[in-house]
Amino acid sequence: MKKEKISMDLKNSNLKVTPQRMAVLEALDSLKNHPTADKIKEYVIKNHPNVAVGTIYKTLETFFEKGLVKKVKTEKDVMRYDAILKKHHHLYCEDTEQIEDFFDDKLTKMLEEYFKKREIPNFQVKDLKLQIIGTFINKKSLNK
Amino acid sequence: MKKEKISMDLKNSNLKVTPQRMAVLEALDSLKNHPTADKIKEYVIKNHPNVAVGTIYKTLETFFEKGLVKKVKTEKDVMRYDAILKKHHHLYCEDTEQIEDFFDDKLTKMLEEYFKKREIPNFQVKDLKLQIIGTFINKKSLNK
DNA sequence: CTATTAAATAGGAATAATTCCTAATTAGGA
DNA sequence: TCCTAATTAGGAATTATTCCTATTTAATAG
Ligand SMILES: [Mn+2]
Ligand SMILES: [Mn+2]
Ligand SMILES: [Zn+2]
Ligand SMILES: [Zn+2]
Repeated sequence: MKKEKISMDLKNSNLKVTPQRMAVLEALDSLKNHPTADKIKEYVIKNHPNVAVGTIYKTLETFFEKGLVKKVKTEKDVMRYDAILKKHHHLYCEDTEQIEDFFDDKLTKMLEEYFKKREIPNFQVKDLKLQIIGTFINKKSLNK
Repeated sequence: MKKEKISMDLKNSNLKVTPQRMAVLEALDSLKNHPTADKIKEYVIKNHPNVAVGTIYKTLETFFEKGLVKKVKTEKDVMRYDAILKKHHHLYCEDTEQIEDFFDDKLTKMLEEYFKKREIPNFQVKDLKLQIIGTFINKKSLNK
């Protein structure tokens, strides 16, 4: 069962296991597409109607510090979170808010190799993420 | 003189040439490091003390629509702008807010080639930007 | 030049996202 | 079971941004 794993994640990060934190982790686990705090709040409140909004924000920030979630860089005034810790890149839709995961080990490796050789003066590279910007072509909307 | 070029930029975009717009373009031109709207406001107000804040935001959004500025993706709740239209990537400092430009045509070309071959189902790639995440090593702070 | 008018702006209120504050609760160890 | 530091609820406050509308203005035509 999943709850065991979740509470392990918390213990491993030296965080007390609380219902609020479990609820946020559950939300992160089931919400796809890089949810906002607001989406996470909605999900959490379905099962735990009296979790405070501030708690959700604080929890997300705590998780971020511990590396249990990542923040997804966007050009919008609203934060989005990513529970997928495996290295990956992102497809950004120019027309909608949609952000999709893009896994490509070959690409990741290519980039890493490139920066192994190519030193950047005064900068130590720790991570490389590609923003793949464009538009989704959902077959249906192709009939203009 | 520079003003000529700036007002040309505006005319070419079918935008009326106003002092406010000139001022924002001047600010963008001289502020480095991907300024926030707030930094731009400060700069503008030095020379034109009664430009309204809303005007600056609206102007920036207009410029964005016309492609005169770009928005820089960050994981902060504050927008940052980029007046450099030439294709480039960004160095993000993990510890500070610093974002530096990274020009590397070889890298850019490598990425473009890669995605020329590698089709992504249901997605049309229009732009590729690399987030190079790490820390700046300013020689001075190396003496711990 | 002057008149016309659609577009742009000032100034301030409103909204949205996030953070802060503090008294009450609670998880986890002794 | 008790203790205590950590966490939370609830709401106020803050920050960044957007919206509103009366007034001003840039551009164009006469
Ligand atoms: Mn905000
Ligand atoms: Mn905001
Ligand atoms: Zn992702
Ligand atoms: Zn840049």
